[in-house]
Amino acid sequence: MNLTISDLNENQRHAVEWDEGSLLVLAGPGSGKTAVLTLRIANLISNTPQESHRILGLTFTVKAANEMQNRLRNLLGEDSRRIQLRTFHSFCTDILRQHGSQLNFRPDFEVITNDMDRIAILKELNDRGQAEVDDPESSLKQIDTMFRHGITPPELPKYFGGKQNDQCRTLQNIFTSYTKWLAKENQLDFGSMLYFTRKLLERVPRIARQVRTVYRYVCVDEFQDTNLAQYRVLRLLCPETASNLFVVADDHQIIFQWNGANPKRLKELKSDYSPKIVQLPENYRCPAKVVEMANRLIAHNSDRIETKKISIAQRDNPGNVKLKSFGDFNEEVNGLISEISLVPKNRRETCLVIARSNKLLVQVKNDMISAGVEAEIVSKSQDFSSPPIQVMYYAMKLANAPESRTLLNKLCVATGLVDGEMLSAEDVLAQAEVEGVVPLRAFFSQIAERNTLKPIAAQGVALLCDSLDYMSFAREAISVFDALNQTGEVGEAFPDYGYDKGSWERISKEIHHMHGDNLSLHSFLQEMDLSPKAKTLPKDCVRLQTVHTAKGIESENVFIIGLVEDQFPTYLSIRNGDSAIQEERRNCFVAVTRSSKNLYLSYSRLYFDWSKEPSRFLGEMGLIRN
DNA sequence: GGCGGGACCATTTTT
DNA sequence: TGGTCCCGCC
Repeated sequence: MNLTISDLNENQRHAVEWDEGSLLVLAGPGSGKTAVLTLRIANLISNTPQESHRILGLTFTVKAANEMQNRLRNLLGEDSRRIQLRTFHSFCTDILRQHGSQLNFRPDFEVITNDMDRIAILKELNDRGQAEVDDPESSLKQIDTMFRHGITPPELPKYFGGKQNDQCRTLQNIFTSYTKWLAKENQLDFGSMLYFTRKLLERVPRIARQVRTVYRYVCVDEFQDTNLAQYRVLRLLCPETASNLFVVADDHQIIFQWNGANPKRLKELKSDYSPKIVQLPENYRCPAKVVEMANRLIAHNSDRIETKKISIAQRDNPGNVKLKSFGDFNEEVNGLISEISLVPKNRRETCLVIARSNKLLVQVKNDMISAGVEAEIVSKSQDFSSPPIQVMYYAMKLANAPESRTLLNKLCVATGLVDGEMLSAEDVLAQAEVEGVVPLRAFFSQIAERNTLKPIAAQGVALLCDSLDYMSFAREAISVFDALNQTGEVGEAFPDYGYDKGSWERISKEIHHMHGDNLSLHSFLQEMDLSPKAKTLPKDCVRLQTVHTAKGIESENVFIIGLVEDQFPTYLSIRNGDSAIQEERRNCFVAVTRSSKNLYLSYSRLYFDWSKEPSRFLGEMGLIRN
């Protein structure tokens, strides 16, 4: 949907032409909210010719930031330089790169994306006697809870019944030791980026003022997903009631409560800013029948904004809603497969199967593959998993953080997986010591003696160690691995190599698009670590997604399976009571509103030998009698 | 052969 | 919170 101002309806135009002060755009599904946000930014830029006026756009996903960036480049050309479109996390790394020295961070800090590495830190702290960590996994969860809710150690007793008991003291100590470790080692994880940014802006008001002077206007996409840590940072960017804060939100799509999102946040926003409110109830995506179902469903939630308008269908789109029931889950999957088989093969990418949990999708995938229907579970991973890309990437990371023992270990393990020969980090370190060089040089000299990886060694020394020309190094490494990967005529030596190479190339391109071509190695690595490495799907492939990953996308043929009590809503939400059920209801709302044409819903009586009742949501949507 | 009790399984994952 | 199966025991 690439709208221009003349295509907008009255409500949309009102939002786009918003000038100063705070505005809350309450937008339903399919209401063109991204287009509105994009055009509003474009409009501001055209109407404020002063170069110094800059705009900050904050999103949650890299994908959303990239999409908006591309649209704005098309609309504005050169002027789009005045806009910084960032995810919350990427914005925080910007701030910490520029001003983190106040907290003893250097700009070349390393981003930790892996929980295993974080657990290793906690174990290390325990071994050194710097913190008492009996159960690193659960301590990590507690640390993340504190990060998400922006809880600082002094605030912690409040959450332990007002008392500073032993448990509370232990956690305070673990949290403090952990964050101190990060600063000392020049490392950041996702949660600490927000934590340290807030700390910095609070502790050094001069920096906060400077950031506010640069960004006169702040826009936030999908505001309903903001957790308290993010909101606190936002408050520091826009402390005044009259700040130029432009926020787009849908309170019916809060489905990340477990990550700290909360219906309360919108109420907080209203009381902190008293924003003017513009509603976009028009739904240009779903057929009228689906809009009616979704409205009936969400009416059962009490946690809504009372004045929020219900969605109004705009498409004269008959669509088709179908509900099917089966004896057990196997039959349900077979029913789904025969339904999808009706869609011609070259239209299969219009098929989106949604379930509440991955477990159901796994069986769907297996059964579809057996039936000759191409299908893939759409999921993202944070790290590269194929050894060749790991060798390339860890070498780059080691060039950035030469003393990191963790990275050297990872590099050696990945190298061993590529050519089947062990490589010991101790040997590399010993050689580095003797020759008085950094471990990365010693590493390259060791692989120079191996048959398969020899060509990488020379390139590595010249392009990484000598000149930090990391993009050339990556290109050379990939061409070596390409040759290595073709073992037979069509054979692949490394199963995930193609996927990882694809994500690598796509993400590199996006990063250079967003940040320019002369990006320093550390900034590039930081952005790369912040980008999820999604698999690229083959053509004619049915997409299988959970409700959460399907948020924000739409599809012509949507199939929702497993609509029974204990699955959707989940067993735990039923046990946890009303507010959990309301979140499940929003999950269901999100699921059905993905459909732009046909919607197929199904349930069965038996799942893995457990008998289940049809979901209450089917009744609430008026599809069955309760 | 009939019984009581335990095991089974425990969601979602923007960065 | 469920239904069912299996084991051990009397």
